[in-house]
Amino acid sequence: MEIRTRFAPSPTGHLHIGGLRSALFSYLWAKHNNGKFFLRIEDTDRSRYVEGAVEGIKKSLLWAGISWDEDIIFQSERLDLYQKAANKLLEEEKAYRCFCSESRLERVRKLREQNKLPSGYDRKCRNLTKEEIDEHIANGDPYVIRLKVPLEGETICNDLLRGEIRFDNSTLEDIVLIKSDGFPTYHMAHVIDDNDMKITHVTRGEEWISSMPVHVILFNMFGFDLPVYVHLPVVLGESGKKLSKRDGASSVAEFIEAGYLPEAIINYLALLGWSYDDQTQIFDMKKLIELFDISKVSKASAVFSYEKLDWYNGYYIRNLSLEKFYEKALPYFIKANYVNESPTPQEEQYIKKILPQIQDRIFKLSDIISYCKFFFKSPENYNKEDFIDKGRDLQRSKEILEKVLPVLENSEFSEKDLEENLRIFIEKENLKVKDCFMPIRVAICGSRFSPGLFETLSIIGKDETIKRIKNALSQL
RNA sequence: GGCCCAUUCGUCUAGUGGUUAGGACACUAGAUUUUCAAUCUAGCAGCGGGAGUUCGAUUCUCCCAUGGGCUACCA
Repeated sequence: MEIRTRFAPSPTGHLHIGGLRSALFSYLWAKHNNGKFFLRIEDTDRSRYVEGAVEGIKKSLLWAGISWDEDIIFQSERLDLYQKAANKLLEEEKAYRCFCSESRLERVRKLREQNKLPSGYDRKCRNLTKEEIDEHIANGDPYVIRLKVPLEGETICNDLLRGEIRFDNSTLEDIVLIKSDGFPTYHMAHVIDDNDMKITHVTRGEEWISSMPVHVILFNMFGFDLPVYVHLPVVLGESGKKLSKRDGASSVAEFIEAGYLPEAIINYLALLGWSYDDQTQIFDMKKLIELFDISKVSKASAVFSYEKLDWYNGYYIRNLSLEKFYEKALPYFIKANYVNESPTPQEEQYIKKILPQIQDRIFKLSDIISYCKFFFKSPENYNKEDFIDKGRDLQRSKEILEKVLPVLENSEFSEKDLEENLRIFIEKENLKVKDCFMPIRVAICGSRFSPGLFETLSIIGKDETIKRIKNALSQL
């Protein structure tokens, strides 16, 4: 049997990183089995619809390397399908029209809450007479269609990860199938669509576990084969609540913007709630497809670790070829205004000299902006303390910088040449290496941290180096 | 309140009726070193609690605790 899975977001905003993980797991399971993966847009709540959300979701998925088979399905284009199915249930008396107003529903809810009864609808319309129904319809009263859930017995559900889950039917509700605007609710659309699309594995967030019994009841009423349900654990923030903006980036778009590589995100997400063995940490998409097993997904929700993601991202940045790194990094140089939209060949060469120096020092591409500043702009204000170390005060640093100037002026500024000259200087002056290099570093970079000194000086060049040291001297 | 789900180092996880409970991130120390990184080495750290089953439970059962979800004409 062909394995068919789907990702079914509602277009209410950006794709959440947890959503991407759900999509990934579904996608991997389908592809692992040479099956198909679909994208279905659950746009049945017109009030929450966000313009452009569908485009954003598509973009994020594609960026991550997740593509779908066949055309995207929009639920809003299939209303007749749901309506027909609902009418069938109506005819068979497995569902009923409910004419209760929203205000009455609210009153009922409040009352039941006060009396500490299980909340929910009181089933007022469940047993309306034919005459009453006809009268309401004749009056043009709006109505929803509700499911007549069995009042007794139990519904046994199965979740691939958790096994059997039993629900007492008396705790179930007559959920709404079709809203008064004619749109289906999630419950209805899920059953009709996943059956229609021949979905074999329904993957969704674990918040759906509680409504699984009514879904099972619906599948049975329609005589459809039950899919395998896989309720995926939630991605949490440090607080233990679902990951949100409060925790940091939470939408895929934000991660893209911050300069995370798709390889890192995919690798990290795959291992958030799933593992192949007790050793392997590095997986690319191909490997994941080969090895992924959905039955080994963890049951417990997982806390999202930005730190570990950063480690993965650093790892994948370090593994980039110069060409690839340049391609990915360029937008950040542009964004920081270090170069223009279309860099000259000279600028490209300059950036390509910088990149290897920062490659194992940054965690995300947006770090480029702050990390590379001194390659393009002379430090403006120095922090005098940066020139001071144990055994070397400001005055001493100044002396050393003054003395090293002629050495630099007579250097060719290749890395090799700089190193030779500076080492000779150190020996001649009987200096500690650090006491010579640190003041230069701070004068050039405006910071105590930088890439290798010779590499940095060589990239910046003689004129600029001299200029910056003189400028520093004038400020000290 | 009702119903449901979950629980191994700080975090993500592996694992078994008898293991020195394994790995990764983070952290600490060391090596390297011109700083910061990267890299390498070492170290720290865990089975939520209580009963029961058993010769023996982290592992099986029950109870509790804690965390989470649902309880909409939202998904």
